[in-house]
Amino acid sequence: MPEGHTIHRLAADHYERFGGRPVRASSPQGKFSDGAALIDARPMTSTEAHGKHLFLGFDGPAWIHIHLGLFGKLGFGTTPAPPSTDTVRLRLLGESDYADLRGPTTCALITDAEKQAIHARLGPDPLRPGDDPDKAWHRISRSRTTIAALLMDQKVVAGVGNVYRAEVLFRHGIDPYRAGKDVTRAEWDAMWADLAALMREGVRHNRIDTVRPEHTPEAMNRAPRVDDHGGEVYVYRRASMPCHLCGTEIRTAPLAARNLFWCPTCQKP
DNA sequence: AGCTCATGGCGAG
DNA sequence: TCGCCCTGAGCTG
Repeated sequence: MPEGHTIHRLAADHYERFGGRPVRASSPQGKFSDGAALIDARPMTSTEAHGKHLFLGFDGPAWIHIHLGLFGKLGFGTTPAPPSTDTVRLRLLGESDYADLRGPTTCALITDAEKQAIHARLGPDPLRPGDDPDKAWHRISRSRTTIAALLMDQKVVAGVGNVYRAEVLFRHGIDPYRAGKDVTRAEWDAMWADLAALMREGVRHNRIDTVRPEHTPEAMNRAPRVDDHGGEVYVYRRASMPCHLCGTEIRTAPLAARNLFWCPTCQKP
């Protein structure tokens, strides 16, 4: 269950395990048999992430385009690989490592032109060096849509998901229902810089931690978070629990089919 | 065994 | 805005 940091990490992990060498490809589940057959035994030449999209590049040239969606998972292991189960969409096998892909929204073989078209419809990604926050600002600053919805729109910003959107809005004291056009330039610049820093830490540790050092469980003498997403956060999935800063109960409400979390005191309209 | 929920996104209406 | 697609864990009986 990934946000952009997971995908950038996966791009690096794939290159580390398979890069520059021939890879065996198969689709035990069968839904990607044709694509796997075309890639099989070719060298992996590069890997790349843009937002939540993963691209594995092969000699040919050709790309495997992967989007994990809400349920997709990639798992690595060392050879010998165990017999694959019937939910494995794609298995990559190298000399010493294998990778199993399950449950993705997308796993398809695409051309370089098709890859370019995907980049073109995605917004700037805080984790891609050189990506331009002004492109996002152009959309945000003229939109009546809430900032919470805009942050989830991959055409506006690529890679932010439900956890980072809730947490970055909290860290900047911004009410999630504020219209994009009412966000100031300074606020957006600060949020972009913060997202880049938080997501880089996310890549490094392979989990989402957003709590500042002075607010950690150790610093504040409270119990550490125990939750299946793993990280220390201010508001995500903390509905009805006290805000770490002011004690107000964290609120939750559906927004664009996802659960939004915020502190009504720290995030004033 | 069946339900609900989860860090997403698409197309129909 | 809704329904649908993908999987698995953690409940409930």
